[in-house]
Amino acid sequence: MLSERRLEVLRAIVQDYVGTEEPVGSKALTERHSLGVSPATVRNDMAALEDEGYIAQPHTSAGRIPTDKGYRLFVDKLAGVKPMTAPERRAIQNFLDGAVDLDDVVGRTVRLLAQLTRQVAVVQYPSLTRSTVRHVELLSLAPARVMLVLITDTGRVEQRMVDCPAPFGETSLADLRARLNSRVAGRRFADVPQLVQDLPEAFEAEDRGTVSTVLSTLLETLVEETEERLMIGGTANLTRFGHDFPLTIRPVLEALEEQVVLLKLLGEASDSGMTVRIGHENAYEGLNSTSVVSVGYGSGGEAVAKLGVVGPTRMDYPGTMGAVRAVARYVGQILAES
Amino acid sequence: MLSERRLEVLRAIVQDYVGTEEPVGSKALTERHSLGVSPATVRNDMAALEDEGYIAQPHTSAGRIPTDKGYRLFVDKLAGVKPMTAPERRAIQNFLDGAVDLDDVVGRTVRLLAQLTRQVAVVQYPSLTRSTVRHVELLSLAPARVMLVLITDTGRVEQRMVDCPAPFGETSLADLRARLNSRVAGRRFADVPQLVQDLPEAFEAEDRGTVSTVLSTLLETLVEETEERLMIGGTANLTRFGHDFPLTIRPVLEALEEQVVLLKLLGEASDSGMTVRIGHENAYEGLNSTSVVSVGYGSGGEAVAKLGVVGPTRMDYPGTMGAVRAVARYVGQILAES
DNA sequence: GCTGGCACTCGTGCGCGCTGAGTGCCAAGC
DNA sequence: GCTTGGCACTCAGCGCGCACGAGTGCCAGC
Repeated sequence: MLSERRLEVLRAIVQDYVGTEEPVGSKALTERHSLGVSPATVRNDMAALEDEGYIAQPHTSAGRIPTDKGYRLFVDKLAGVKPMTAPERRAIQNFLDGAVDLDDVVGRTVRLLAQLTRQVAVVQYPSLTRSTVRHVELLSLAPARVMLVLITDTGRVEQRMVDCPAPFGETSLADLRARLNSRVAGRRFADVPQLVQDLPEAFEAEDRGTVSTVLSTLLETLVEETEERLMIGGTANLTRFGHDFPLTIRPVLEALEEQVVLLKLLGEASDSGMTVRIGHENAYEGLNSTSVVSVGYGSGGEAVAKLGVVGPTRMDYPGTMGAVRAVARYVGQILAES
Repeated sequence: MLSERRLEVLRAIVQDYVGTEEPVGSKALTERHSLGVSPATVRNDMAALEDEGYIAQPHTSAGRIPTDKGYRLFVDKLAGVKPMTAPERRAIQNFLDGAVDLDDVVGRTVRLLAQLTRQVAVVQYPSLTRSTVRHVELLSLAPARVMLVLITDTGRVEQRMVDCPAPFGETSLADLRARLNSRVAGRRFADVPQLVQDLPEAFEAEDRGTVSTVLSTLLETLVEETEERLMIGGTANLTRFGHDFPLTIRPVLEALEEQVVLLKLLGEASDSGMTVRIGHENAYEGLNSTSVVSVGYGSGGEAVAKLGVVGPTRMDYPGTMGAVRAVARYVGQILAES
């Protein structure tokens, strides 16, 4: 186990390195933090920390920088979450309050998060899986063509075209619309398949084919759209990275374009609390020199989707975590209201 | 007026510079192109081209690089549009054919364009302004709450909540729905305001307030959504720029995040033909070292939106223009079919 | 166990000279 | 009059050597 002072040294190293972006040496450390010991002592502690793998030297005779393991310890034991100040909280609320629809909420959230953390922000659209159906609408566009519109309680709207095997009259359509809504309105997505299972039986033989087609399109929509969308922003902040950056920034931009990668990334994070993935803890190789801070958010108490930021491992963890948590909280509120 | 050969020299300079990314000198030019004259002659021509402002030297005793004006001349007079090969055309069609809805079409288009040109792709969603109404749907969510869903011929769906001044019965709602659709279905957006103007008069006094509210929300949607959305992709290609790049890439990423800037950019371009904006011709400062190649696309013969790519001024104009044109053509087809 | 001292390492910055691609100009040739 | 070969000149880039200094590990003494 590391002594109290060594932990303190680690904390000081992380803080200084995050601030200066330069390897930090023993002398500089004692000057900037009142550790109460001499540089020589700090050197010994540093040697110990290095043996344990918490810090490393880029080359002999340079200062130390934290390793992923070092950041891990820092985040777990040494750093709290820095709460937002009152004016910051007000600003967040003001900024989010003007949103008119779901797209707007997500868009504003991304911009806000990117601005607050000065990093790349990722916001997942509220998931359909955990949502409930508000309404299903069927529109006849042509005798054998129906448009299916699904409206969720999170304000999301999905539409699909259905080509019917046989012409489908307006009355049958109205009938189906009414029956469908009475069964699924207010219900969770997961429950829908069961609830509509026997619906074709209530119809005339000639209409059953069409009803089945419509229903299977509906179920498809539910499944397909579980494959969720997300929005990213603040990519310009990547330029603040190192000065080495073609190599650093490239794979990150590539990862950000692959929604699949990002969704997987968010998916792996814990559903409830805040998750911090540091450097190599990220499964995707391109993100091995970045950290991802994410948290679930949702209307009501329950998380329906996640949001977070992607930044260099050398980031201000307490501040970033504070911002992420605060934004998630307010977005949840906004969604609950609408 | 420049002599034939000088134009040829300019063309050679542009081609070589685009290929090598290095200033091109007189000797190298004569070696790589059979101009039929000696380096000394080329030097004289280069001096003339420089006097006219078509090329410049980064520093004394270096080769020449084209200026914005040089690229302009190249694009206008010297370069054609390089048509796609048959396999490329097939690949484009295959790639776009699998799309299931509008989002998917736009998403695929962006990825395709980014891949083909190896640059940043920008695709505007088909505009509502020039579209026609396919259907308007009204759903009663609560006694005094109506959801308005607007479906366009381009497959776009917009929804708005309407808080009614008074409770609104199902029969009135059905009535309004029917009247509304019979008037506006198939009509152009621009014509809608006139067409619904006198609609409240057809209703009982108690419902008129609500009808007016619904109608004004509809009109708002038409106007608001003229403010269009777009999708971008291929930002990772920015890393292929120069080696100087923090300075180059930063403002470009910032510009790409500002949808307003991009929309303005596309908006300035010609509605019909292909537009190429080179370097400083772009009004937005951050894009002064990039060129934008854009073109309108649409279902039917008519352009309803634009798409294009953003890349370094030093780009392969004929190839890029060919790819942009081909993609626009196929997207138009896809939209027309759906 | 902490501290000051000391020798050592090594990345960084600076100055220097060389090299070579490229230029402008000029006088001669077609 | 345009084209050409020749020639002197320029200058970015590269490699080299050197001094500087921040930082380290180790050790003897408190």
